[in-house]
Amino acid sequence: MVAAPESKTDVFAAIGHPARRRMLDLLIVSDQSVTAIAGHFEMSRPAVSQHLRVLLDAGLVTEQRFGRERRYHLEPANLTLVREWIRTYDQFWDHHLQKLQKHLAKGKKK
Amino acid sequence: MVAAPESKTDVFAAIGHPARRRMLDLLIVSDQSVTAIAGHFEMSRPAVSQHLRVLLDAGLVTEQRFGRERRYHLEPANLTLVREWIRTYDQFWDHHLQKLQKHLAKGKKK
DNA sequence: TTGACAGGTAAGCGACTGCTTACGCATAAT
DNA sequence: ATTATGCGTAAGCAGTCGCTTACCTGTCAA
Repeated sequence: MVAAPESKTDVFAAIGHPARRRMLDLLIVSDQSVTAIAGHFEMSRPAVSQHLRVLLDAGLVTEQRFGRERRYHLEPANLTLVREWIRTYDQFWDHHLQKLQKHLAKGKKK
Repeated sequence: MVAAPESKTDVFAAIGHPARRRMLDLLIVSDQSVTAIAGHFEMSRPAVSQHLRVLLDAGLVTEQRFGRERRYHLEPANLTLVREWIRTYDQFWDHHLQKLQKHLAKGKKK
């Protein structure tokens, strides 16, 4: 598998903070500079920087320098880990529904 | 806003801890008592209890009493929040792939 | 050059996490 | 009625998180 070497931080932990999720959401629309991102939040710009660092360490974003700006870019590939983990539960859910259905089909018993 | 009333804790934060994810994974197989779950971990049983509490507050598990036991049961419905959040990124990913494909198609002479 | 702007990093601090041990309270077994 | 078992809760504590302010470097503009 693709054991991403850039994942110094747990992806699950990275998306555990609502502010970081919102940052990712912002980056869906377009790449954005730090100050642009910070414009959407109440917290200070350094705080935003620190959150972006976490996302960077988790491999969820990349940064690219443009002059004195740094554009942050969404890198959703590493979300695959989460996707796959969730998928396990889809199967459980389906299985559960199947059992329920069988149970209902059978049952007039009480 | 739309949040289920049993969600006192952020589901994303709840699955942010690896131990809690492993607990959910265990519960896929079957409902289990606290001591049974604790058997799979190095930490103390109260620590496990506390993790289970977080999962309970997030609505990811339910508990059912059997005599002096408490069986914890997986409740994957609340994972839907995560699933849906992730799905947004699937679309972004698809879009990204489409662009990549076009790009590759152009350079296909070789 | 001087200044303004973009943004990372350090230091400090209160709040929260995650763990432990000690305890309490049911329920089951004897 | 004791004793043992299952498990939650309280208290305490070290470590981490999330935020702030202060500072620093690097780039653009005049």
